[in-house]
Amino acid sequence: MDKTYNPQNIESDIYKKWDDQGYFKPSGQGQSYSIVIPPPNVTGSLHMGHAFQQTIMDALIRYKRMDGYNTLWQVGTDHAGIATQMVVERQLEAQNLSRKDLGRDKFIDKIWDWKNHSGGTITGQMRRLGNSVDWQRERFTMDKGLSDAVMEVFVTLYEQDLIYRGKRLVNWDPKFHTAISDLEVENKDKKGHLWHLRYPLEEGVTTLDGKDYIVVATTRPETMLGDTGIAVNPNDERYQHLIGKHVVLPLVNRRIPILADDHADMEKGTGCVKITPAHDFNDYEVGKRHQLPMVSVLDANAQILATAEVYTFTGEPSDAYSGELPSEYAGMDRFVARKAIVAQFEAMGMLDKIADNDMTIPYGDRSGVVIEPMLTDQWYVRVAPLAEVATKAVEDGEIKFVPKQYENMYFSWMRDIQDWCISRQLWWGHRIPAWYDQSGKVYVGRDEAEVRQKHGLGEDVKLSQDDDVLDTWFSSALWTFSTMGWPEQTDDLKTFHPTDVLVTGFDIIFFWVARMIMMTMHFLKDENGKPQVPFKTVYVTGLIRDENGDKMSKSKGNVIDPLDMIDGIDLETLLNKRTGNMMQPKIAEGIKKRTAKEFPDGIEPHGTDALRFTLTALASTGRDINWDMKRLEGYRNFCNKLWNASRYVLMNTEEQDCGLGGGELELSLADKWILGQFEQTVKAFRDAMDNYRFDMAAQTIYEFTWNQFCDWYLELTKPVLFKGNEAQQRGTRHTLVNVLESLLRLMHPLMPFITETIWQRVAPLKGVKGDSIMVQPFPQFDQNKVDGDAMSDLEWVKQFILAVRNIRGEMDIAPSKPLSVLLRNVGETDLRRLQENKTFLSGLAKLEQIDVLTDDQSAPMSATGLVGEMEVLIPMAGLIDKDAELARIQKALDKVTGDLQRVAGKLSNEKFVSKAPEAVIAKERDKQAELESAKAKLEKQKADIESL
RNA sequence: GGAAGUAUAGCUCAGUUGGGAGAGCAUCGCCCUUACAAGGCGAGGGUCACUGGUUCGAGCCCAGUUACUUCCACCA
Repeated sequence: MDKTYNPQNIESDIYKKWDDQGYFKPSGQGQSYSIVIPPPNVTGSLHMGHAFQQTIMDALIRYKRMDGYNTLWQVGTDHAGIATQMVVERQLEAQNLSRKDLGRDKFIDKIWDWKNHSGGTITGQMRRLGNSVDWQRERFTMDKGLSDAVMEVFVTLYEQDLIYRGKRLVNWDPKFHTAISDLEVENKDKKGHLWHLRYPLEEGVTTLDGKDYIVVATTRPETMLGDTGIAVNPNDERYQHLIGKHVVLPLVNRRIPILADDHADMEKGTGCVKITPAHDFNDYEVGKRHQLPMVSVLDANAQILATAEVYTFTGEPSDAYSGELPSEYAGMDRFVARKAIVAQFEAMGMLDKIADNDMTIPYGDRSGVVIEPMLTDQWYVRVAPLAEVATKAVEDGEIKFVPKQYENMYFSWMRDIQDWCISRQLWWGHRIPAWYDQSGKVYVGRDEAEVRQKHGLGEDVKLSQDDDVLDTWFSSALWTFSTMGWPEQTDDLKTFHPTDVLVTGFDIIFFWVARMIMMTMHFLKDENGKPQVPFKTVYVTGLIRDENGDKMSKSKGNVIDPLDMIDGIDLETLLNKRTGNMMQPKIAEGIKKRTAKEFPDGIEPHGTDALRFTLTALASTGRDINWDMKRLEGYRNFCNKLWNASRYVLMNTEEQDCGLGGGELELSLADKWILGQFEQTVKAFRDAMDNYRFDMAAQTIYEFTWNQFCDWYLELTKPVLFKGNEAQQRGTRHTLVNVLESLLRLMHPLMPFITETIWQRVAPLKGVKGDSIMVQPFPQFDQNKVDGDAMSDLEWVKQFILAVRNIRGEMDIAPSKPLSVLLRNVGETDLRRLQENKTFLSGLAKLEQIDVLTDDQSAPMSATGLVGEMEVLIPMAGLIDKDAELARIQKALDKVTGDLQRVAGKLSNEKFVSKAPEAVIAKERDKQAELESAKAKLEKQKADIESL
């Protein structure tokens, strides 16, 4: 083995071997355990968040697989409608082409090309992370099977009247020319203005103060072209007499009513609100209440129409108004029109005033442009009935969220859930299975033939399919069961559904988790006809942020590619990667600066195992993670530590008698101790994993490996291996191999590559046959292997050694300098432990002589340490400075005195003694006795030295 | 406006029925001791955000305050 851990050398071939051997497939044996991966965007690449979640999933799956479960980790990718279409459109743009130039079919072909070309990126990354997913079951949301499932669900919901089509006000994205759901809208706080506009009253009507106009306040003057009413509060005395009267809408000369509605707030603006049902969600509701016509004045680009479209309040075309608009605004962008219209009002002397206004503006989360409420025909899922069942499942504990507080978030959203707009005016996605005849009548079916047959439509009836596609999340909502072959009743569904745990980020609880629960429970039933949940537990991870706690994003240039953590990257390549496609050179410059400052020498390779271990160790519940390179380095060092510890074990065991041949085995105290320690580690690790406390699982392993196994046990084996007799050596070699082999199995779920590599060499020494660690049994806790006496005896040995080391350290005595020690106040147990462990003591504390003082023997002037009641004396002559030792004693004395004061204070408090539990009081008494004894000894030592 | 989360060592964070304030990194001292300098040994460092309450006892429970973060809603 190399002297230094070198991850590149070991990771490359291992994954392929595992996959080739079929170890990732379900074993077909044992209780089933399944996880579906949240499907990443097929054309995307993995970021740290993916690596984080997938590491957790893989750790769980490997743990359960080794523990005898029939495990399935279902893998696949998502077609990610908008995101993917956007990328390909941008490529076309570079060639001065638009998707319309290509036409629908050709454009979709192009996307498939791109998918086939770039689709391997993400799966390649997943392989590098060591994910033990079953690649043979890999699915894509637009596969035939999954598309059939989508179709089936759509048609069924339509037949159940849970899907409907209607002209509603939707969030329109003027850049992508599509409707988006409420969830895809991102609200941002902006400074804006409130324009006060004068609307003339109809003839013969005046305000209370005699004006022939009223003033409305609006943040969106350009939509006034679509006003169909003015609302005032029914209790507003200023305007009572105007209710039922009309104003004449400036610029378009439309006569529109003044009406009473609670929506109008007397405190806000002027108390008069213009109502534009076709371009504002509140106004839409007001319009419906008062049956106002809706006048749509914007086109798909959010530019002013030449002629407005007029609808009744139910969305039917209407001739209530002419639709005629001032020609000068036609084709004008909404924001340009805003200025123009304000200017026009001003010119007419009808602009009352402009006030500053803090407001929240809706943006498309993908496009980044301001969303426009628009009247369009869209498809909706009526979610209320589905939500009811889905809410109950969480209330009843059928589905548990970890951490639990996310259940509140889920409930609050589900409680007033809005119908889900599922149609998108995109080309990339599942086309809506609806056809229209020439009169516009809609028919829904699995395909055109079915529609014709079902509705008796002959060949003479021309049908055209709906142009729209479904929201990406519609197909992802079916993921747990569509990937397992539904609507067929497959064995996989029987075996692996419901899945056990879903590992995902809180940001998609509404987008995905909630909708999965709704859809799955509606379509899947268990053998008793009871709705089946998609998963029993939702483990919600935090977000991985950059070192400053900022969200990682391409535009900020702080994204970290997990592969760069694994393989390393030089600065120049990293800079190019982060700024490669930047449009704005200014931003790129800033990113370059920050990146160069953060990684002046690029990034060193750390290996997959170090990355995985870091992510695991950081996975404490309900908290975002600020990425810290230092942590990664630390855990890379941990890998190196394990590597070198293993080298030590192999050096001392390979080609030597480890007891396989059956010779006599004598276990040392250290052997017994480490075996017991290991058992306790197994218990702690399993508990942590079973409770999704991955941070604690990692911590447990780290602590055992470094602080127990390496720092103590390996050192304790040296005296035996170098000086022990044959049976002792055999016993220790046996234990070394035994513990290391078991430890590797324990660590494997977190660090698959390094453990496999080392295991291949260690397993034969233990007589274990098997091709791979990943299909070996997972360690089980066995209380019988914990030897209580050995644990306390070795604790004494450690205390002894620490006492000597402390004096060495504080007195700057070189570790290489052999020392003689005297022991005073040696009890019976001390004496036994001393006799049994002299080699350990002299070996680890580097002692050349240990003598026990009898009561009548006096000691030379010494530095002293305490091991319980026993005193360890190191004669000072020629070694130790008097003042230094006095200072050291004083420090110890101060600490003991302080502790003692606290304990004594407690015990002298009558209330404590009378009210605290017996056990607590006893513990304090013991502590007091110990401290008093220690204090007395320290004081005597101090006096002795002072008297010198 | 409603709700949730967070606040502990210089930094990043653990601390699960209330009874010893901890880890890693960083810092300081000594050491190339035959697994490991990506190391070993030793040491220093905290008014647990603030105020009050419950309790014999509070980092932990309760009430309030402040700061930061997030989600939802509203915004003429």
